[in-house]
Amino acid sequence: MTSLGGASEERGGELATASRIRDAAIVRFGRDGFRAGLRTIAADAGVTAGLIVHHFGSKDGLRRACDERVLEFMRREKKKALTDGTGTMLLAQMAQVEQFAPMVLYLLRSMQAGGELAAELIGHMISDAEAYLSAGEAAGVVRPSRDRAARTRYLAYQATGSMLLWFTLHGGDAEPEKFPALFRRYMEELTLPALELFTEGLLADRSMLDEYLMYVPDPPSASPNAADPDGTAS
Amino acid sequence: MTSLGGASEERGGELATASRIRDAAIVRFGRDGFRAGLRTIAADAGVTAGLIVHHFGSKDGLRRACDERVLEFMRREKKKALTDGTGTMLLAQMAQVEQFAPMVLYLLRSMQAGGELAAELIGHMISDAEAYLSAGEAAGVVRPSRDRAARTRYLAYQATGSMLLWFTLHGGDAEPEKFPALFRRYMEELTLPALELFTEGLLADRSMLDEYLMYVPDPPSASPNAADPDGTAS
DNA sequence: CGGGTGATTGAACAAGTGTTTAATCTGGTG
DNA sequence: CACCAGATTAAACACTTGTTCAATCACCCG
Repeated sequence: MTSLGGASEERGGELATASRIRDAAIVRFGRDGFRAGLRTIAADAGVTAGLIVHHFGSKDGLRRACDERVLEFMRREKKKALTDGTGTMLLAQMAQVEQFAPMVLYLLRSMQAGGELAAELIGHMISDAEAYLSAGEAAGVVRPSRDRAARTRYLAYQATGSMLLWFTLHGGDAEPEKFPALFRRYMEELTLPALELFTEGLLADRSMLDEYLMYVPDPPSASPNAADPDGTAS
Repeated sequence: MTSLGGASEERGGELATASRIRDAAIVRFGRDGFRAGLRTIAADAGVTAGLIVHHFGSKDGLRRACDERVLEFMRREKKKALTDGTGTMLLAQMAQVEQFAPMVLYLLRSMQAGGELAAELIGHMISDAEAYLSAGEAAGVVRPSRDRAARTRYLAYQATGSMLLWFTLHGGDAEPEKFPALFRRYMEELTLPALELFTEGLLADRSMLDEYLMYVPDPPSASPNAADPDGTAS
């Protein structure tokens, strides 16, 4: 089994049991979703169900540990590849490395299920896009928007959501070996239409936009709000 | 409880039991997801769990019946509003009608879970977009693409996926009363950035697109394939 | 009215779930 | 060595799940 461990968690060449359980859980949750049973995970890790709750308190505790691990991993990996690309690109790169594929799969399952990790992740995506778009705007390669925050959220939701849906439909089996290839294919299918849309747009004239701007003339209204993942209160 | 029944399924003013069960299941599945138990649905419909399997054979049979019902409903409703708008717009309209909101919620749950209905639905979305884009192209309001099929799929996945993700994060509670308002807010947040992107694009110059076209010079390659929901074999 | 057919129920079943508990094993410390 | 704390296990527990079964109920046809 691939070791998802970073450092300071192994002892004498073999991982500490708790970490081994957690990593097995990430793999199994990624493959089967969160309805996977404790006994299955225990068998994967070569232990008993009781031991899992001994170490993590409950199944939810185990899930929290997985969340934290994946999140920490995301942060670490983001620093390494901060220079290039949006969040989707980052995920795509990571999914190529076979060792990291389980993490990405786990992330997809989390967004499929909703919850805190998902909210935090979309928050990351949005702030990544924010930085990326701002830099591009300053450099003159990205056109300014009438409502920058809204556009940022829009783009982040589009990119993340379409990826999630695509994998929900095409990767339902979710064998982790095929996963890197799937991800590559998704990116290949995506690139041309995305680039086309981003450079040339879709509509031939401005009438629709102008009509809307006439009808609703308050784009960048209120809104600095930090409670929600994307700054939009309910 | 609101009656989701069309016609020819009621008898003497009250719905036939099987239909009542099915409709209750649609509401409950939409609210709680497919992990909802048979007994809960039975209680909602005022019957016993055993009766459900007596009528539908199994829980999966019940789900199939719900799928079929929602699909038939979609087809019927699509004919009525064929003139205007893409698939997302259609869903938005339907979600406004309180009577139809449970159906839309059920659809979202289906796409969240994957499976046949989800595949068929994204197929609808794609063929809708195909018709809509072709008409627009012929009328000169939509720019042509280097790979029309790919762009169609791309746009359908973007629209559907971002909607799905948005509701997964913001509508996790999923109280069906608040649902129409949620949907309206989603559309409001979406409209300006979408129109902007569609008419003006995102990038200021063509360099990225041209570089890509230089690097990969075979856009509309093979591909008529009907096995997959979106014409892309695995 | 008699009888049969389908609707409907309540209870039981078997399998699965997360969790608890008591016992055992193991390793380090006094 | 004695001893204790933590790791680990196997079994049991309480609960939910989908499904089955036998019995009852209601109604229509002859």
